[in-house]
Amino acid sequence: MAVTSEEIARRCGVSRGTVDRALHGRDGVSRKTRERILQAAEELGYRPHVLARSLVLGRTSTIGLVTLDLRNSFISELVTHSEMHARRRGYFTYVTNTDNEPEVEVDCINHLIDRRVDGIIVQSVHPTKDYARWLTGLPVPVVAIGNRISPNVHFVGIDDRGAAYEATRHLHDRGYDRFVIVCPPLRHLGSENIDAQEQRYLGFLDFIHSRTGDGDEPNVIQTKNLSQAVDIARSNSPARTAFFCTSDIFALGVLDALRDSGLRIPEDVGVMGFDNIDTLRYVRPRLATVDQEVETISKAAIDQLVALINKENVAAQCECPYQIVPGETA
Amino acid sequence: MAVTSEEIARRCGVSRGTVDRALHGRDGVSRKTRERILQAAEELGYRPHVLARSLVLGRTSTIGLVTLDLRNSFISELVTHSEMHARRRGYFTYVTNTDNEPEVEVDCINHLIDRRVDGIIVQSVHPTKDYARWLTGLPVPVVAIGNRISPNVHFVGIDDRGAAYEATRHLHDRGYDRFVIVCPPLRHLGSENIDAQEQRYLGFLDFIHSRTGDGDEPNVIQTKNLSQAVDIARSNSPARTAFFCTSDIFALGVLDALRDSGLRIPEDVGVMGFDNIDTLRYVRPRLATVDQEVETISKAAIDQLVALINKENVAAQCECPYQIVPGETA
DNA sequence: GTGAAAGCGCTAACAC
DNA sequence: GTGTTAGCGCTTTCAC
Repeated sequence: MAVTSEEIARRCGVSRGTVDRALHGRDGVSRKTRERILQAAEELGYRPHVLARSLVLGRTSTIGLVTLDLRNSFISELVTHSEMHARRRGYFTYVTNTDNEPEVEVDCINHLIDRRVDGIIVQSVHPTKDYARWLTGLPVPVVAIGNRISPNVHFVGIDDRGAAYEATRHLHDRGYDRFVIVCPPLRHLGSENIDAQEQRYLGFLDFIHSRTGDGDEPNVIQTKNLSQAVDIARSNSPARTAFFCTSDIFALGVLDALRDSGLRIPEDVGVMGFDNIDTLRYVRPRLATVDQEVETISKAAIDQLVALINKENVAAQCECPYQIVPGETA
Repeated sequence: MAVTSEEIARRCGVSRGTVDRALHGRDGVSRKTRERILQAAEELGYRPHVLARSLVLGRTSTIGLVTLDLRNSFISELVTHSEMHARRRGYFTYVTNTDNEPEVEVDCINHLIDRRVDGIIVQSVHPTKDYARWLTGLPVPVVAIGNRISPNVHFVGIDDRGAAYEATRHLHDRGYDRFVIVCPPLRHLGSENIDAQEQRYLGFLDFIHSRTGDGDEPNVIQTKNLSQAVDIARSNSPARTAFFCTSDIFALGVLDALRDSGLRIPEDVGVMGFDNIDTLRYVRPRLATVDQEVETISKAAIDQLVALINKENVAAQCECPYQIVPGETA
């Protein structure tokens, strides 16, 4: 079995209390015994029993990370940076994966609470209002990233709406004269919290309306029907159509659909993504996109959560910078 | 504070022992009191204190996963499937990330041990012999994936050498007559355990030697110098050169280097990757590669680890199937 | 300076 | 059937 503080105490002929003081550098122990104890601990390869300590301290120095899908490279980058930064702040992270399932999300959070994490960062897909109440009722602080959950739940991310507005304007500046948005089914249609997606939709609309006046029906392609892109672009020819996609993944799908259409990119058709995922490095033509500073977001989320854990006051919402990244597709 | 079993006991006018029995469906409780207890637990929203339970049971029903780099999509798929399967087997997973740093790897494993995981799956980059001894000396079972560590450490993966042999043969069958391997610095040069990479190198060599006799110096491009690919291919023209890359990532780099070279793929130059990462879905021309059945590997690793945790006998090495995937590049 | 003792919340062995 | 008790390994308070 593993070495306990008890054993060190026995070996040094002192009590466990003294061992504890020595190990934690608290005073109330003579220089000599302290050194004897530290040496014994070293020799025996003592490692404190974290579970036992947590049981008495009521904290674990761990943070739970609830993600939608690690296979999305934007998310895995987020996780990687979060973990690195958490380590720096003295926290160990537990990463979990919900696979975009609201029930699994609740499951993961419960698991993390059961493991007594000190705080949770969640990328939520959970749609209901009650959910926000449940979250704020948890015994540990929660920070949402990506999707806003409610004004009461702390959030770190970007101004998705503003970014989408600027992205669409970028397309306009590039001389496209018809705009189509490619996005998943939105909240009123679906069962998931896809607030970020929705904000991007609204930002797109903002720009469209700023040009043509209110009330225009926007051109929308659902992500299930990417092949429509070709017909839509053709029907507009010789004018130029631009597709604003609310995620790089969708944009890659659109590029794929256009590939054998005979339509030229960016001459006939423009395409813009969102997120600037790592995969784009390997895709040609280079996709225009919106970069979220994943490192900044990760760091901000961890810092905010740690502050909450320490019961410091922090702003409820934290918006990080983003950047329009022109490419060969727009 | 959270509800304890003590509180349920008080509320039901019984002892904690009885509550425990009822909660765990063990007998020694009358039907009536059991129901009363379960109901109270339900009403109070009782959740057992996992840490306290683990402290006494000596197990946590958790598995630690030590990965090299979540941003590699092969790895994130591995993690995703492992987590799903572990959940099915009743285990919670802790995912950690070493960023390819041997010291961080040790750090992660120590953290997991401290958290009292019941077993560890590790994708190792640690090179030294002592390391295997350290691993096998840990208080919990360890299963290596991807890189073999030593014959004493359980392993799940594929026959990298055989797969590389077949991949090279595939290139040969496609009519290429000069073969170049693209790989990272190998063990004798480097400080990391990249056994899988090395096996692939050997498999490549096996094929080369089987054709031309022993002792030929193989053509090697280090992953730092991918741009050499163009010169090498040109110098061989009009004969046809094929690049066998020990990872899809490298292959994508080669494609990139070749892109503006004027060399035609696959007519003048062939390229083959390894791993069949998800990213390939979005890359054109479609990369020929070797598919590792990531789901099979994940499942096998979890099953093997769980078996070890339960002290069942299992084979030390488990080789999963792989498949040559022809593409537009070879 | 150091030791003794209580307690974190749970489980398990043994009484009754 | 049910209660009591000891103990997992640690921290902390209070004596001495």
